[in-house]
Amino acid sequence: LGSDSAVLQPPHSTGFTESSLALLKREDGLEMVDHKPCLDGSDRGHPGLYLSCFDMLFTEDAAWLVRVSDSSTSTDIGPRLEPCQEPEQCPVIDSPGLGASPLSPTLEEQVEERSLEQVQSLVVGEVLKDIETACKLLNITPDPMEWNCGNVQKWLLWTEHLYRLPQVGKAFHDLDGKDLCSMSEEDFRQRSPQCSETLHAHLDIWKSAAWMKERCSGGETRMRGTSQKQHKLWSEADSSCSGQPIHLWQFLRELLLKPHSYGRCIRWLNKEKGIFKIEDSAHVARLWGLRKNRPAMNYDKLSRSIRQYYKKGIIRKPDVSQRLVYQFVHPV
DNA sequence: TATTAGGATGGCG
DNA sequence: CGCCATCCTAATA
Repeated sequence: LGSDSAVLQPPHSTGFTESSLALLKREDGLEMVDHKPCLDGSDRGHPGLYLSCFDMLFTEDAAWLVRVSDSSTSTDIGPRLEPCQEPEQCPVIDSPGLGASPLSPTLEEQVEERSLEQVQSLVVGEVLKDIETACKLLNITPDPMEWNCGNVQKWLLWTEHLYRLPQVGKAFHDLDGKDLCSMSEEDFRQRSPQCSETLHAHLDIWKSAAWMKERCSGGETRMRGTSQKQHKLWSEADSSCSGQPIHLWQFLRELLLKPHSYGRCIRWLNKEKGIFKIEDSAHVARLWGLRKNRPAMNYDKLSRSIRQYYKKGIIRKPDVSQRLVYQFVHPV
């Protein structure tokens, strides 16, 4: 990935606050750190790393991110000859039975997985800080669901200022936080054609932040006394929060939350209804085995565990049953 | 041939 | 005991 400038200059907005951008601009340094643990001597670039970092912040609705990634890595969007640049996304080595080769990428995957999480937690920490700053400044809570109409207006004003958007507050004057959160991007578009994308994406960041914060503080009180460390909060909120072993359904949610990294092997068919499709069963199983330290994991066994969820009411088959398609009973 | 459904069993925290 | 991981049979696409 030679032309990183495209990543730093989204088409129509800066996309992030100064501090977030500053972090982005340090990407050379991060690259070095990132490759340090890579012992196999392969020095190839790492397309998608920085974009992947934001998968947990942006949903697939954040079109500009996707667009940037497509244009900057235009060589590998062809579905046919996708070069094996990111082993975790390479489906070629998925011979389930007697493959002799899949051993080498496994270690690499773990290393990349880990360094990716490190970068993620860094970025996420910055974003969290920005949100906290904004909350203090505006005297609002971080959770958009708790906002009243006045809070919504303040947030809009702040966001307009941040992204240098035209003032569109009037179009949202009758909405409180709950209303705002329930709006799709299309709803946003109806009220503000020019700013819908940015507003919706930015609100998504806040929603994600509130969601993760709630999950962490609600689940475990151990960390409460030392509430000073945010990166801990975020980097572990989605996976190993509260030290409990991760559940399969949580793991699947994690993958679905990072479409840029895992969209090729698992993706939402209908996010609102919680319907998702496993596009590459062997790949997902391999990732699950990686996480649980079960090298012999395969889709046969993974799917058996998913089926255990039927009785528990966590995951079910959608009304129109399709192969490799499941549905969360309780969508977020 | 891959996927699906679900029974049986055993390991582990 | 809950949550898989593993193995297995039978049915289905």
